[in-house]
Amino acid sequence: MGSIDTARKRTPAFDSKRIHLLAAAARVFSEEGYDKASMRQIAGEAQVSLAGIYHYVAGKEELLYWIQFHTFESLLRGLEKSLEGIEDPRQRLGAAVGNHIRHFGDNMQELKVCARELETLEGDAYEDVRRLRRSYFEAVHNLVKELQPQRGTHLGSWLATANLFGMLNWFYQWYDPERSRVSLDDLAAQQASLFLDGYTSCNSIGDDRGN
Amino acid sequence: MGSIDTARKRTPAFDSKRIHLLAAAARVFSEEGYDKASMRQIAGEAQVSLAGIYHYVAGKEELLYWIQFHTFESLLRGLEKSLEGIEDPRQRLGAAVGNHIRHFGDNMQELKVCARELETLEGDAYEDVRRLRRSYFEAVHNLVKELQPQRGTHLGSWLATANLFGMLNWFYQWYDPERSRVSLDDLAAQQASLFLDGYTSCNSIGDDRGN
DNA sequence: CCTCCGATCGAACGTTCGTTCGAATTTGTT
DNA sequence: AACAAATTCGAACGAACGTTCGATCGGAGG
Repeated sequence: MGSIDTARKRTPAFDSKRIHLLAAAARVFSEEGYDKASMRQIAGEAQVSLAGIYHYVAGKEELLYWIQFHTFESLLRGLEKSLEGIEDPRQRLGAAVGNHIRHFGDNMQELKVCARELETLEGDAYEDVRRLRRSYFEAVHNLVKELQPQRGTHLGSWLATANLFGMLNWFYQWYDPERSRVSLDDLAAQQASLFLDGYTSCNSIGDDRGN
Repeated sequence: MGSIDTARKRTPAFDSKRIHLLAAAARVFSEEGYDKASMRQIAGEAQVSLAGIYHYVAGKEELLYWIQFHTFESLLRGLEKSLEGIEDPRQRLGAAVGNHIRHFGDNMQELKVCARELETLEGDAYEDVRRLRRSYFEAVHNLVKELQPQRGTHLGSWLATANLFGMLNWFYQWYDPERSRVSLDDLAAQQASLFLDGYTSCNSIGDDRGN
């Protein structure tokens, strides 16, 4: 179904080294951008020869494909888990934001690559990731709809969700884990509060600068 | 002062053709991304030979530099004009959002290039644009501070401003002028309302899908 | 008419890119 | 120990990149 062959060599050692390679590629992609990043840089980061990369993936595009595929799958799985047992619509949306920010903290480079290179892949690989991405968007969109089950219009909730993703996907542009004195949980709570109630009635945090 | 020579040839015809070239470059950059875009594509888009480009700019980096410089300067000038005569802090912030979105509508490719290629330039050219960008951010940040002159903390207003820019800078990812049945003014009003009062009490728009 | 100078371009340069290939090396199994 | 398969890598390929250079064009001033 997918555009890229997924079931080939299947020893645990092979998979493990491929994951290691994908992590190295994510670091280089997030630092340089996909187009500027070179396979030679990735080989250096992964401590493998240039030609050695092609034993684990078919090419540069497939590196990006797997990074994005795994990341969006993990976001979706985490979202479902985060919503378990929570009924209140406001808390459910807060859990979704918390899940996204937690993933960001654990896989910063991968999330950055997903946000920045949304339109980089082409053909079937693009459609594959796009399907996953749409599922994630729709899942969050449904949570937004639940906030105003009767009053809200479809367009209104759709626009609000798009802007929520704007906040989430722009995160990597200003968040610096080295400098921030605010925990990711607090930042997620602030973002959820800003989206739900606006800045005017938004709970603020301590007084240290984040950046 | 700037890193790039600005006062050279100065006939009106020369300046006009350079502006035409910069517009063509912005179209190609916004479509392909800076790194993937080639000088040959830009030459084709501008209807000039490849070598002809170098009569108007020193190289590829300078194309991006001028695009970003002019765009941020225009954003800043427009912001000052938009605030004239407006006293109410909420209306002032709404005017700032409106100014940004209006600029987006008038110079879609340039705004996209500014949002996407924020970390592309290097050295003095990067610092030049960064200064302008900081000025724009601080101007909006001050408007946000005015919303809660006594209660808000510096960090709280800074984080809110960063998230506001997330909404604004992510705009190009989902807004499609061909499909949208909502005017840019309405979208700007919705974004300002979302930031000020949150989704719960956010005024919604009509019922047509934007995308 | 001739001269000069900005404007324009075809052709080429050196570099870097993603990818390939065949040989060498390591690993796992009898 | 001996063989097969998996893994690794140096070297090279063709293509595309940004940039340069010298020649040509075209209009304004003497």
